[in-house]
Amino acid sequence: MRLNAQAIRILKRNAGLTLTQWRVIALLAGTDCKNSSDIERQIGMDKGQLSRTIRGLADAGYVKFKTDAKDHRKSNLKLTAKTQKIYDQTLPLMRNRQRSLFAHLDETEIKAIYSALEKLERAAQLSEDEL
Amino acid sequence: MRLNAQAIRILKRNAGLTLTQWRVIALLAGTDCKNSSDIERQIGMDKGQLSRTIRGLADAGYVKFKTDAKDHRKSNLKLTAKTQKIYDQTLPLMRNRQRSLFAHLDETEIKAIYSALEKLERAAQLSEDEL
DNA sequence: AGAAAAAAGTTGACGTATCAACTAATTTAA
DNA sequence: TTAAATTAGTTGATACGTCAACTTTTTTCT
Repeated sequence: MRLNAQAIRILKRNAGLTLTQWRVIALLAGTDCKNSSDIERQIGMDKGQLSRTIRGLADAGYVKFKTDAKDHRKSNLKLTAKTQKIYDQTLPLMRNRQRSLFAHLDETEIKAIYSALEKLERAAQLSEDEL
Repeated sequence: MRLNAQAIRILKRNAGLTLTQWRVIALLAGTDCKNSSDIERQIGMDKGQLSRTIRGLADAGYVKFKTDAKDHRKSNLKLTAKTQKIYDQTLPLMRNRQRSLFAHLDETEIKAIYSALEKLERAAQLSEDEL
């Protein structure tokens, strides 16, 4: 979407990250998500794309893998120090952008959007199930 | 988006078309769009993707090219007979889906969505321009 | 008329979204 | 406890969205 254009630019210029990479990093930094499945559950991202994104981050030295000791299917992820730094520097920029976007909407509009989108999702789900 | 999942399925099953192909065909069938630029202006689709979509349609025998006699840069597009048929059969299915999706929303919600999305677009545009 | 600008399309590159098939490890349940 | 089902993650395929560089043809401007 065009709505993402500025976010993409901020990330590219200030952090050298793609939007997907940012989202993964933000979850690792800001929530208790530790591995791919946690992230998948948190934001419903496709696990295939997730796998590739994480590998990309690892190859570029943004995160480190460590196979879970108790469950050898899982690998726990950790941000490297440089990545934590990037995150700390970039988060405010992203928050500002978010704020300035939504600043133009009043409360009722925001609520209406969320509620309507939810309903649409549900309706889509329903008609999916009919197939 | 997940919202498109059903549309994609309908098109694939009933018409063997992708969503993009459908949109192009629908414009050629239902508006006075004649060439790539017309379509681009109508739905703001990227001209690169448009070019490839149209070539795909042509290769599969859905549309026919004819270089414009007055402007050799343009090529006018025409649906083949079979495509017109597919369109006529598929349009009602797509309309029904549209209706059943929006049936769950009341007028105010629909208006709120559109207005809010417009504002978001404008806000995004504004902050773009600041760069 | 001739140079410069703009418009129509094409092509390449990259990022994102979704689906499906697959391996390996773990959990469950007979 | 062993077979079956689940779960974690990987890999391949396809579609879609956006940006940029480029060619060819037409328009505009002087």
